[in-house]
Amino acid sequence: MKTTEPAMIRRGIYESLSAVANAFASPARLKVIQILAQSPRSVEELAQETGESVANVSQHLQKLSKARVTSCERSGVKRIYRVINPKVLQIWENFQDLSHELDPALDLQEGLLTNPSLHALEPAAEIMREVRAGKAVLIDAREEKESAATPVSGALPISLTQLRKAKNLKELGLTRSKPIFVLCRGRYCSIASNAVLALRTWGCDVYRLRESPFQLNRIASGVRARTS
Amino acid sequence: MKTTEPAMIRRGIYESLSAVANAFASPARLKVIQILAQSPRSVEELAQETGESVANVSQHLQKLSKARVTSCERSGVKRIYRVINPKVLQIWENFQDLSHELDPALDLQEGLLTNPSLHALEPAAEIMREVRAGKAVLIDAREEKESAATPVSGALPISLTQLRKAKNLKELGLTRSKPIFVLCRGRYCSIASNAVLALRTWGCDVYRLRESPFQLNRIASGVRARTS
DNA sequence: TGATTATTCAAGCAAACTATTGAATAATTG
DNA sequence: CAATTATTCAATAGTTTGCTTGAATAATCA
Repeated sequence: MKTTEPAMIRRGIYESLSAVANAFASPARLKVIQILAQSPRSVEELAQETGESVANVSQHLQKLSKARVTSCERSGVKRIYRVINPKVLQIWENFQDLSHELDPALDLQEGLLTNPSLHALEPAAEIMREVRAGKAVLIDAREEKESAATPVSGALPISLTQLRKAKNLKELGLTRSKPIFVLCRGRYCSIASNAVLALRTWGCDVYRLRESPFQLNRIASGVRARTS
Repeated sequence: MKTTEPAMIRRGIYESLSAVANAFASPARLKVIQILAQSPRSVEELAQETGESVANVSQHLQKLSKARVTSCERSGVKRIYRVINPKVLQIWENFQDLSHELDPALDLQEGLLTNPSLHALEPAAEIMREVRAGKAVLIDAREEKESAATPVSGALPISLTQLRKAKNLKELGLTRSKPIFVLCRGRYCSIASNAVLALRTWGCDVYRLRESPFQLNRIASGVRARTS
């Protein structure tokens, strides 16, 4: 059994491949990936947001980093983890898609979180086109750290916190004259839904998008390419 | 802690998502998926081709089927497993791509199996266009069962076995007048490389493709769409 | 019906994974 | 330098996997 035998080489290949898949095969790690897809974080921040212990998150991060799914850089006492490779985000989206197709229960669970009646009916590409043409307004309701780290082209960064603090629309630089769309982290995030509810109390014509910032940018660049 | 609490719902979602990822997180299961991507098989055939025991393969298949990645149908005493959902194949390809980007060692291992000097230099889309225009010939060198189950548009099904049995080119309906390209299961398969070597002994101008049948069909349909 | 074939089931064991705990490390601050 | 902060490390317990073995099942055929 030499290492140069085809069967042996193939064994090694399939082991490497499954090692990468393994990085995605834990709820805790997926939560971490989803958060890092928005903006880099320290271990402690990730622990807080995922609800896992610091040591546990640290261990998962080491697994992710070993698979090169995340990278890490020092910043004083802290270590900032991030997802560098866009293909990782792509796979993460693909996975969500596939999972929803394979397991119908996921759609129901998603519905419980985000209130589908608030979803925009037009396809995201159409909305991005309208936004680009100035016929609609797109709001990024994530916290500033995230909207700054992974901005969506054409979106105004107005966090849910800001929306709730504001006394009126004018204060936020918004008007009732155009339809408004709101984005957040993606399909399992309820920030945009809450933002829609907040804006509707002011009589806005407003809906949420389910697409993630990553997806929206891809869609937007497609729109741009087609238009140019 | 009610099930209706957002945190609880989210927990359930991430568990379902990781369960799907888990289906891909084992070398044995990936081998099975790769084979089923070519054509349906019985448990015994899969065991033989993967080099795993029948009971072991059966157990992996049950895991895959539980995740709805594979489906199963009776045929006499046998049970025929298959991959029905094209998204599964898409993810499998994406995974290979990502893994190669994350782990450079994979490229080297792939090279050991397939002899990169035999690879076609033009992009597959260009080759598919030439084939479609009748300026080049594309051969599917997989065994008949596979080329019949997942045919590649425009490809002639001439298995490596047939190629090796033949006494001359004419017998196979081939000529030296056009460049020849050979496809097989994909990047970790050496059938096409062996076919290239066989055809070169007859003086053919022949190269292999690394893309899988699934990828090639996607590329071909893109080519067709653009041309029409 | 009984024998054959293909597959699953059930039990068992070693290895790997997850999350916990408390100690160790390493950069920063007073 | 000592204290603080952020993270990792090491040891551990409880689960879950992966694979093996041998028996059980279920469809087919003589």
